[in-house]
Amino acid sequence: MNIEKIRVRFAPSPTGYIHVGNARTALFNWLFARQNKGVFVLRVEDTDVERSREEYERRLIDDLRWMGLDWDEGPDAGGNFGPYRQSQRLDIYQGYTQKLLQEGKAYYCFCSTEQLEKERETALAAGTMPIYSGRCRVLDPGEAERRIRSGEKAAVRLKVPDEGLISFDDLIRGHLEFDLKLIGDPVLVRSTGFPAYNYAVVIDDHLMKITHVVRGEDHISNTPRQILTYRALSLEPPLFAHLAMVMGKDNTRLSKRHGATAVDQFAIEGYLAPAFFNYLALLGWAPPEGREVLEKAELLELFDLKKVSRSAAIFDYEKLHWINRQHIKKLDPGGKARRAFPFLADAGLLPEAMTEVHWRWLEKAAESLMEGVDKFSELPQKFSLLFDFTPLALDEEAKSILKSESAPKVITAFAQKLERAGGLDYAKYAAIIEEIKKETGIKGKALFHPLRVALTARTSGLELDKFIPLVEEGARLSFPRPIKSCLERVRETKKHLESKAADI
RNA sequence: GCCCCUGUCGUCUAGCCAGGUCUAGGACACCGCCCUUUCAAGGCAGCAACACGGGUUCGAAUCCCGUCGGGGGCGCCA
Repeated sequence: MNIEKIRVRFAPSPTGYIHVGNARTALFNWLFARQNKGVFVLRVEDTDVERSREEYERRLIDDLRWMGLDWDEGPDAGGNFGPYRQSQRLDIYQGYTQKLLQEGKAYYCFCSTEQLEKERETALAAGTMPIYSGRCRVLDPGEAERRIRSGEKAAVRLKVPDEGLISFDDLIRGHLEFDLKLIGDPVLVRSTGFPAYNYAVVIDDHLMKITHVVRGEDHISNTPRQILTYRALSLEPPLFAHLAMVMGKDNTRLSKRHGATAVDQFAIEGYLAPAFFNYLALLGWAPPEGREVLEKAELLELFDLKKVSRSAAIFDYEKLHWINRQHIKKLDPGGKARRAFPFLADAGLLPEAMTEVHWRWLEKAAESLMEGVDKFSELPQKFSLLFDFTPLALDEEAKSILKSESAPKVITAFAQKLERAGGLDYAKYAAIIEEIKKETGIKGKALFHPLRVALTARTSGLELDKFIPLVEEGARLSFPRPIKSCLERVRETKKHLESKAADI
């Protein structure tokens, strides 16, 4: 095959939301096209009128874009080989069908669905592969033509040789062979006049000058049928590469039960698109150097379609989370704040109208609080450290810290000094800590644990020297849910300690 | 049932094609230690796999055969 310019396509059917398996197929196609300076085509396979919906096509395009993919030709992008929706190409298929019929390479099939279904069941019961009997193949073409003209409905089937072997060389799997005895005459055109999948792909891939078909392994057994169709039309088939499936944790087909599987869910839950992209590339492929956290450009350089694994991969959220954390870490403070904002605003923690000061505060807060976050949907929970302060709802560990011997001394001393100091900043805080150490002789955990509980009402969270400025600055800003200053917090804790000393 | 694909740590994988350098490498997760006023992050170490059985060979994760497991297909779905 003489390939001048590599052209690949992603050809989803708009019958539902795009899931990770398809997304990975799209990604590999894109990577392969872009690294070879080729063309990436998006083709919508909407020949299943019952299930195809326009809404799904829009969502599909949105999801693909979110992932960071783009295409040179497609229903929205145009191109010289359109239209890119199969439902708009019906007349094109018809031309080819006529040709096949005239040349005697295809024939009308008048069998009813019930009839076929019965035959299939019989075959299955007999323990053989259900193959179309070829009953209508022997019909006189003139007679068939008359029946059609008189208004009878019929499908069109391809004549498949009864004997022989058909083979092709898969880019990933190598040489594959199939026995023609086990391939029945496939339906090319349904009695509704709509082309069947196996037929439309062949014509479209040819007309769109596709050089490499990269798709899921569920299409392996379709490939011989398609090659047969290419032959009947005297066309040269493209090269094929069949990708292994993506499975769920329990090694069954990925479904909702495994967590998010539709691509838009990953956006909603707050995964970074480049991280999602990165992780998907790692499903069935490994970078040669072993460094796995990679940007798009690096992936483009390193990816190798021929090195893609032949066995199915299990989608692992743990690893996705790790990849996502690594990508979050690479973001600058502004970037972190921008990404965090929608999640925090939706949770009612941030005002819709953010001032410049708000943004600067958010940048600082995000820098500290986004560490170790798997996905942004965890952010409201993380930020509640700043926004929620309820000394009434302490857990057991916090209570026991307050009950310790040093706690009342530390908190009382801290409260007194804080009252006198007014506000608090890092320098004042450090000075106060020093004074308390000197006056009480308490230091280390005995000093910091009670302070942490007094200020945050929790036993874990940020380092206090990061926490204090955030809270103090935050207290001066207006938020839908105001942030309490350190002074307010200590006062409340103290009051709580005194009033309910017995039962904390 | 029949056909096809596939089988290395729990998971993603390197190695397999061109058999020895593999006491099987890396990453996630897990466990431990260090760092640290907590958590996290970071650093260091550890646990952990050639599905099984036969061959071929001086030698097999690598080649051959079989078994078993997993997946896909067998549609007028795509």
